[in-house]
Amino acid sequence: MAPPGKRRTGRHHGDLRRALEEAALVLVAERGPHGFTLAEASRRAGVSAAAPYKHFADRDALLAVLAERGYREQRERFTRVMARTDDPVEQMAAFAAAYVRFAAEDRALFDVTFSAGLDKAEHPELAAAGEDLLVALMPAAARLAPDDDAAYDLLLRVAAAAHGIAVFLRQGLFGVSEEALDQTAHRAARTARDICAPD
Amino acid sequence: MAPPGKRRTGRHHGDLRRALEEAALVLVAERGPHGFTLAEASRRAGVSAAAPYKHFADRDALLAVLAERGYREQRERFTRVMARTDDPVEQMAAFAAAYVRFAAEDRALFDVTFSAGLDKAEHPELAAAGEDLLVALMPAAARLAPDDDAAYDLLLRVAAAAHGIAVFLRQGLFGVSEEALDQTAHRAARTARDICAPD
DNA sequence: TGTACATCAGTGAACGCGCGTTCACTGATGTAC
DNA sequence: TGTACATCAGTGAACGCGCGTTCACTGATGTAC
Repeated sequence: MAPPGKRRTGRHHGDLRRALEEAALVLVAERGPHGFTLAEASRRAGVSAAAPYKHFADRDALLAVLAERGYREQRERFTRVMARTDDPVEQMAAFAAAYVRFAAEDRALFDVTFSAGLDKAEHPELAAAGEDLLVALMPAAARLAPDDDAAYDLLLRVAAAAHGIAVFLRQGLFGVSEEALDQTAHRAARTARDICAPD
Repeated sequence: MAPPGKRRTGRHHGDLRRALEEAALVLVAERGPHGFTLAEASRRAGVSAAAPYKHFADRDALLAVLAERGYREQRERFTRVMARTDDPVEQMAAFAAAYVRFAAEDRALFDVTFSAGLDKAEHPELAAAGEDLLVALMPAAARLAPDDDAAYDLLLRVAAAAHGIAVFLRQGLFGVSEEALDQTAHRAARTARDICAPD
């Protein structure tokens, strides 16, 4: 077997699997998850349309791999920024801001986690990655609520607020632009504080 | 010409235009805006695949008509519930709750306004309907803010929070279910109050 | 009331397209001797 | 170090599919006389 990601000798590609994932990511960024096709991804990877089937079961399998990466990347980003403070309110604010930044800076991964329309029952690894993300966020919310239900409610409302702003940003609605990304991220943080600490 | 929506004599349909719109709406509710096809809508309206072109320029034109209906329906609903109180904070809360209810009760119209991916530059009536909706919402926000910029920021944040919860509801995320619609609508209202009146 | 006529809503066949997926294949690769 | 061989990543042709859209058409309709 060729050393992963290095050789590209003659007939064999070298690391087609990764190349397809990257091409798919660019494609999703350009056209959204629904605009992604295996055929076009193959073309961009410089490979025949049948080649992907040596690495993925079908179209959805490739999409599912990207979505899983999306969840794992989110967890990493969010836990990182939340670790920078001990104040649980500020942790939630940091999460909300990072959420908006992620949507702007990693559009494809963001879109694929939310609009790919994958059946989670058919992609257990995907469901697991989503669950892991949720678990990573709960402690901060738990410190702000008397019980688990209230914590869940709090987290849901903060995540929803951040998600809404992220979607508006991505769709250019309300004149929310990526140029004013700092301002938009701050807006999300402000809403998070309003929700967590209504004085 | 046949009286609109009545006769269905022999060859002529009677009110195919409306019938196609309704079929399209059901289709969007079932499969989302991306899953909508003119061919399937024609089939459901009991008509050949070429028939729609007597009433709509192309596929997107039909989608745009639905999206416009979506914006107008939203404006009507939101202004109605907001008129029930004079307290601007409660008006914003009512808007947020109604937003969530709309997403649950009128799924197709909700989806089509946000995920159809229509170019607004190519559908001016659509852009106008969206603008009308925004204009209807501004006064309440204006009463809660010192200037126009702050009002816009407030409205944006409340709308985003409601949108996020609506999306979670529609996608079944965070265990947000349509069964607990009242509770979910209340959540949106609560967030709106947190944003508008952080005491 | 009856008849001739223009209109135009819906037909059905056809087009080109890009898609997902399969299949038998081939030839570069790494390995065993 | 050299040679024979099994493996398997990528090929290219082919399939069936459903789509959007066009076109010349037809026959029910409303209207003018």
